[in-house]
Amino acid sequence: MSQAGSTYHHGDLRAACLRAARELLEEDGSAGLSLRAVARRAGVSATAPYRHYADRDALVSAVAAQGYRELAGHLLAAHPSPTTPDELAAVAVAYVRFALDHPALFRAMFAEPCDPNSEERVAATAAISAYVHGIVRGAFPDADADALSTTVWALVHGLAFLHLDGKLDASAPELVAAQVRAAVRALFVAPVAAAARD
Amino acid sequence: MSQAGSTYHHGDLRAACLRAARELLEEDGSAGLSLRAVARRAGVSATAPYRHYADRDALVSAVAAQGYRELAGHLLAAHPSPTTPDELAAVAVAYVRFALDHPALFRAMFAEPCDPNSEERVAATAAISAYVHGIVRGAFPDADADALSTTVWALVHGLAFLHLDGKLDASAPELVAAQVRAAVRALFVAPVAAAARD
DNA sequence: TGTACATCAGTGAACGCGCGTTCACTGATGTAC
DNA sequence: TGTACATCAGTGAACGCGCGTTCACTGATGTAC
Repeated sequence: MSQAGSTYHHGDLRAACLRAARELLEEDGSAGLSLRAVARRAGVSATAPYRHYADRDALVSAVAAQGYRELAGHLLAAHPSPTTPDELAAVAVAYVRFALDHPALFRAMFAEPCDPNSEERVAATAAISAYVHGIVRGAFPDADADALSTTVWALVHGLAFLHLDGKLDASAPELVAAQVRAAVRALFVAPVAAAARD
Repeated sequence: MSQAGSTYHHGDLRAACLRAARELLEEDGSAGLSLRAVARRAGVSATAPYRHYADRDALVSAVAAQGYRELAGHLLAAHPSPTTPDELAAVAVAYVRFALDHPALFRAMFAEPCDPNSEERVAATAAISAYVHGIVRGAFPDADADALSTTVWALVHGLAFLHLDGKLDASAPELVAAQVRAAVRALFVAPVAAAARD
């Protein structure tokens, strides 16, 4: 076997760095995410990570890409192919939940224009985007799926950030979930239409 | 008069620091916003800003607060008291426009939980929030204004960030505006309702 | 109006820090014969 | 099965950097008499 318990050859430093980066991100926010800190936490010299990542940006991109894949997993787990507004709301709740459970990671995923250098990151972003579009297209084949899915995504994304940034009360998970469900339903039922006609 | 053109006593270093911070933010992003850089740009020794700001955070908070006030001004300019969906959409477009015109400032305003230490910042945040709620309440007195305004805000905020982060095409202003208008209208007309009933 | 003095808003040297990155290196691994 | 050697994944010293912040200071301002 190639990965023994030896300390000199780490075995899988690439993965260990990723894990360390995730932990640092959740503990100290993005400010704490430095290559040196990652190396320290992985129990390795400051320069060892350079064997696996070209530079700091490469590490951050890898973390972000992993975040996208995890997010996609959570959405899928919430409902594999939602068709009703309620099912879609469940996926939306999972999205916001993910943001609140991993605030720094979520920020890292979306902060700063995704550098086009990282293929992995671009691919992961595109996957999420396609996934969201796919859901809406499947649920509402007659509607203008692209425009609609953008609207849904923006609504949910906005809810995620406003809760994350303390602009909306995120103290209780059930509170957040209710808020998200209400907002998504509003998009499909438009309870406002009546009032607007006054 | 107290503020002459003298170089030793700057005159209004507090405001000059704020201005310098804004410029640095727009040029280099939040990474470039350091107290030393601000001092340098204001043409003053590295420690002079400490006369006016307790520490770096205080400066950042002041910048964010100023951003909130400017944003409020832009929204008001777009329409002082929108009542129709179209008027509301115009305000939404102004919101997203502001984010795209001042990306780093907008990020600074919303990134990281607003520290409750800065009264100025808290007040500015509360003002925006109240303003949004007020608009919706005025426009739709019968609806559940709080819930609805949250939904509207989240939608617009999400659109702002997705454009900012390159997830949505922000290459042409008119494109963005159209997207925002469509999304806001969807919230009030619910073009999807029909499809959802299939 | 003129002077003494307190206050205020700057200066500049210095501190310690953690960072990203380079470099020449060395120990472990695995492969060819 | 045993050995020679290329490759690979680490080490650790060193670089230069900009940062936030402190400190004792000094020059300008404005006020009291």
